[in-house]
Amino acid sequence: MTSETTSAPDSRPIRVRIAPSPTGDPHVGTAYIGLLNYIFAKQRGGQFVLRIEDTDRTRFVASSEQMIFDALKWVGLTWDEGPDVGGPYGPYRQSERTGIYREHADILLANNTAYRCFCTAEELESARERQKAARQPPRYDGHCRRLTPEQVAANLAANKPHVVRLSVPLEGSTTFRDELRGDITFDHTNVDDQVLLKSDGYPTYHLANVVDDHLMRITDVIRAEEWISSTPKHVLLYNAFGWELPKFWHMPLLRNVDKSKISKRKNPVSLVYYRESGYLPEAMLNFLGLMGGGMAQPTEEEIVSKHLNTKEGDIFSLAEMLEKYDFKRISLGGPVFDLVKLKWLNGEYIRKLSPDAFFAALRHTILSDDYIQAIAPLIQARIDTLGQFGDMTGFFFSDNVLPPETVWLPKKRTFEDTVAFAAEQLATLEAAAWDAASIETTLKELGEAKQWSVKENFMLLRAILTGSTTSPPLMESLIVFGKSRSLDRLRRFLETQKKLANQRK
RNA sequence: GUCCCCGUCGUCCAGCGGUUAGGACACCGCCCUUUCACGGCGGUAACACGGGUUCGAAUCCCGUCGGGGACGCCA
Repeated sequence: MTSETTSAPDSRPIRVRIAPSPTGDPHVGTAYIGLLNYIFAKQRGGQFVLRIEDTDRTRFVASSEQMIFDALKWVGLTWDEGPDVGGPYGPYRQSERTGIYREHADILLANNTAYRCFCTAEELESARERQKAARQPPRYDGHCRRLTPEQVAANLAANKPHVVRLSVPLEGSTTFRDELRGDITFDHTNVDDQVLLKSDGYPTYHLANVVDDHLMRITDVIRAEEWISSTPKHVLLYNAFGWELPKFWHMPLLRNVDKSKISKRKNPVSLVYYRESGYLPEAMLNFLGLMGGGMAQPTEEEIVSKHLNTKEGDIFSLAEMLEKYDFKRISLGGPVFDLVKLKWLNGEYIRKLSPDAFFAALRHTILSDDYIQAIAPLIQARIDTLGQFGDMTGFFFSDNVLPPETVWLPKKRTFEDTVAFAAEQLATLEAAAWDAASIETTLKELGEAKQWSVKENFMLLRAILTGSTTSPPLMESLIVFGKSRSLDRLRRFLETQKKLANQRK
């Protein structure tokens, strides 16, 4: 049995969506995929939908949704339908659609394309271990698929917690068309019986995304490449419901410098970081547009007729992207998110600003009243003339703060131990809520566990953050400076020390 | 490990069977300049490898190698 794709007829009005998950800071990848979806819709007179995929209640972060809205608006992307603006196919928050998913799971249960599974997390875990040990691909063994109706009824009567799994055909394969790559085939022996409905009653991405994309009349699914391997499950689901397939466009993944999938351990990924560090949204959007190569470079004739500088081919606005971006041009190699080039591009945008606009940009970010007002109380008692303001607050306004070893290395500690401890501080702070009490508590716990005195512990962090052993209060400084920039400073410190250590070898 | 995707300068892109393989960032040099930056000019630097197909391959096909992703009651 082989499933064939049938593409949506081109007569349907184009509708695309971006579906971020509110699990933390808004991600550059979200802006990247959002931009692409936005361009795709606008070029075709279509609609761009924002859907919040908040079905993982364990990773849910309450403040995240608003940050996602703000970040997308900051880069200049607006959506036609979404949780905040509504629309004809709402609600647009998946947590508000759980009834819909349950109904649809029932449809699959009824037509035998899904089954209930009563296996516990522990059982699954040990099965996975066994498979790994036997060098088998980790897959669900299909135990509950073979349950008799009587056994299922008994389990249900006993109120046993369970999930609903997709019943993937044992034989055959599924082929789907990727609009950028052509046909892709997966043998069903390589497609797992994916959980569709979790035991807490929430759907997994796979069910929710298929149901919502259909109900919301999405015609083109433009998402990251990491989804290719689960697309056969989605195709199977569309078929199980008897629904028409959308078109799939899998975009190459943004990469760290080492080519791995972009991640916060290796690269700043929070849009909040870029905003607070003084990147201009136009530059960010331009840079994301450069990734993947969908923009044609100007021809020689254009360069001559429009008197373009050769570098102008890399500089373009959202309006120009709308006009010229061509999805068929996208190159499939994963582009490295190169901060060096982003910085250059941002510089180009800064230089183009009128003096008034440049001043305004400063006053909206690094020199905003809010920022200075937050800093002022930290140093009021510590200066004697207003002219000394900058002496103690420079680190709040600097990008590169790299203290020498004489400043950050405690007398009784070795280089290696100290760098290792700073890495622990980073991990601890990453997980911390950003308020003084939380930061202080978690840091002290770390210090106790690792036998670092409070003084050594806090002084190290102070040195890394401020570049000095004399500074305004640490907790308050961290909070005013902001989580994303503080963590970035710590990461850059570690990176620099690692490089220096390697050079010495 | 299994499956899938990908493969042009260090990085981002151009190239679609015939080019001295082009541009941008970065780097280096020169010019401008009281400094730095900006700007201008120039330079170093790539078709992963091996087989085909072809009069001719960076371009088409196959294999190898390399990189990446997925393999969760995460998205």
